[in-house]
Amino acid sequence: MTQKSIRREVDRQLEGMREGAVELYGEDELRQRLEQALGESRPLRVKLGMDPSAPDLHLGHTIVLQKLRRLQELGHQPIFLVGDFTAAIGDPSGRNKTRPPLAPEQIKTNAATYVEQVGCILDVEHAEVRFNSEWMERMSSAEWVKLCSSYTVARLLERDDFSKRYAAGDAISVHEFLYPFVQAYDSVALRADIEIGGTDQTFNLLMAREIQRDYGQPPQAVITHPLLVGTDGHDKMSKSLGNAIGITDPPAELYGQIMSISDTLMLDYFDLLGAGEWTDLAGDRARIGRGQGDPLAFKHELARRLVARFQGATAAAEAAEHFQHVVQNKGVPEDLDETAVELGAEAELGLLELLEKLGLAKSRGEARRLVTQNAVSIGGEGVGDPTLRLGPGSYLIKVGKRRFARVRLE
RNA sequence: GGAGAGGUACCGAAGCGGUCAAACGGGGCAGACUGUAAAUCUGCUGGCUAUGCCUUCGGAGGUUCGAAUCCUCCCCUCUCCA
Repeated sequence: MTQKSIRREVDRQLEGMREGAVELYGEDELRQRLEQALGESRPLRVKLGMDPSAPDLHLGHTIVLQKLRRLQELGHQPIFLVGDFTAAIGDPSGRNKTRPPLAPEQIKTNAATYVEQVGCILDVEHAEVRFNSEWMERMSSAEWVKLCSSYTVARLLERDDFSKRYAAGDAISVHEFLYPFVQAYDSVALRADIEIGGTDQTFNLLMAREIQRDYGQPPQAVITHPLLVGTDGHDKMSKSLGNAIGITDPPAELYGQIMSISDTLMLDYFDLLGAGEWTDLAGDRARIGRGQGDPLAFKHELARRLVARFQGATAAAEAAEHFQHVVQNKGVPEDLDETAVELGAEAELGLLELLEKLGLAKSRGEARRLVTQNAVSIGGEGVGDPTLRLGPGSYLIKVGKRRFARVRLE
């Protein structure tokens, strides 16, 4: 490559790296490093770390994963780092309280599903998948002390979440201070050239630059991305806040969840999850942003494409059909399996007990509440009597708008 | 080490000897309205073999006919001082 074509390629790459990003830190150094790497036909090492703090990935995770894939497509070496060690500390980022520690087995099983699920976005065959316990578990106390000596308490307290908690008089455990050190050291261990993450990670990501310098490495460039807001419409998507949409949820569920977000949120989701890729929808998006167009149709399209992205076109088509049939036309799902329930000597079963047995209610108290509030129907007939008892036979039970069960009592 | 303030249901927060399964707000669920939107309004929101019973107000004991409320010890958090 000539000097000139390298320059052009560097510009093209930087543009790709900035796509969808909020901020790119260390751009000048990155430019130099890119030039050099391209000259030597050597890929840059791009780190993305995630703590296996929940069993499933959600839509929010996919923003940075897509970005990692994008960088992979630009010819760089993606490194997916599973923070199995950091998960045991608990990332204090954006938190207003200490995270409860995770059991080691839980971390292990979560890590396994993460790697598997990442595979539906990233080409994991050609990615480097690492676990930070690999180096953290071997770190000696002396090394720990050395690592911690390279940053000051005052600077840690500059962090918004820490300073807020400190000012509010809330507890901050010392181990929470350790978290950014480990994340930073990961970059040293992996010799990262670039690290990507959400804006909530800004502090951790930038701290890595300083730690890398301390360890005699050139500091990584940092690319931050917007956070996806959860289904509640205001907090960032997170499993522990209960506002997450999991990418491995059953397709109908995934589709339904996307359909029930607000219109405002829908635009947000489109911008963050699809804008770069689904340019054919840009016109529709703009119209809806101006209060024109058909938001429902657009949402259907968004839901369909997202389900297709994670679970394939067939699943997406089925989910769309299911939604139309069951939800929009208030139909009954066709693929409903019949559960057989044995009647005892009594030859009948209380409705409340049945609802609980079928998992349609968490307790009988909840079942009672649902029945008295007219949320339950049997074979299309509303029932309001919590003392109802059912004899042998087949029943189609519906609870709320979307929960169904077909039972045979025998 | 010293002084003080606290720990209440999913979360925040009242209650400070009986009428407390515990006000109020948020969240959640359901109903109405809709585009299964959003917003709004209404109801419910510990469990059960259910006009009663069981478990719950940091933990363990104790006082009392009776405790979330009083006493003792313990654990945890915060603030100020050293």
